[in-house]
Amino acid sequence: MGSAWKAVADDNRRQVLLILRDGEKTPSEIARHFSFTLPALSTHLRVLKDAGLVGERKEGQRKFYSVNREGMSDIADFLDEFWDENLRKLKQHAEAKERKKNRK
Amino acid sequence: MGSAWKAVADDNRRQVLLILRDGEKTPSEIARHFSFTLPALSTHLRVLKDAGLVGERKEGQRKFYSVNREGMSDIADFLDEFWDENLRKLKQHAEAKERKKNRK
DNA sequence: TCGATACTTAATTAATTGTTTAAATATTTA
DNA sequence: TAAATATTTAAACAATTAATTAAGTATCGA
Repeated sequence: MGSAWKAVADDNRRQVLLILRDGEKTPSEIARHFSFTLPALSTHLRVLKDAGLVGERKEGQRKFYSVNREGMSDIADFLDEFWDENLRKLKQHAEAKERKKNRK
Repeated sequence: MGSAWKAVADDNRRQVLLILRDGEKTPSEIARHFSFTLPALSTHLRVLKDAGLVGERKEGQRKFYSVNREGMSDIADFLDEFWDENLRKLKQHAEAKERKKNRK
């Protein structure tokens, strides 16, 4: 599993995610939005999938890719650390509680 | 100006931001948390600054770095694109359910 | 002024990344 | 079965990146 951070660091990959936002699409459909080749897109999709940011579904010879929003949770969590001190404390408290529970 | 996305793609640089979260610190203070050298940290700080993610303040021979939360707005905005969409889909789902109920 | 301290810049190197073209795999259709 | 379509994998290459050691700049204190 690759990191979501590295996956979204690339401009083209973020663009892919935005394109998929409205619904699943095949590689060739996605590739129309870009100037690079299909194999290049294929590797981008692989990176996004390894990062858990997209899912795939095969239907015959075509493959449909879709956004996996849960894959963005690491990024969202990081931002939350800076969003609000109170939120951060609440979260720490919840996590401490969780650890306590798991220790039982 | 470098991109905030590339700046935060690096594990060490994200760690630097977390270290600075509680208040400004000098390079040597920050460097204590890492195993790499001070020059390496210096270049990380430069990348973070070029991305607008940290600010610096010079005081004598020391330099104080601090988090610049506004620098994270690009990243937050991107995530919002998917958050809103999620809300929309939830709403659509609820509406579909409602229609189903009314059909009975 | 001299030496220590704090930090940055430069030169070098190894590793990673994004791209291309060509070949491979899988599925559909004639 | 053969040709066409959709996608991925492989090989090669240029560009970028993160690290190290060594040298440079600026400030402080004896």
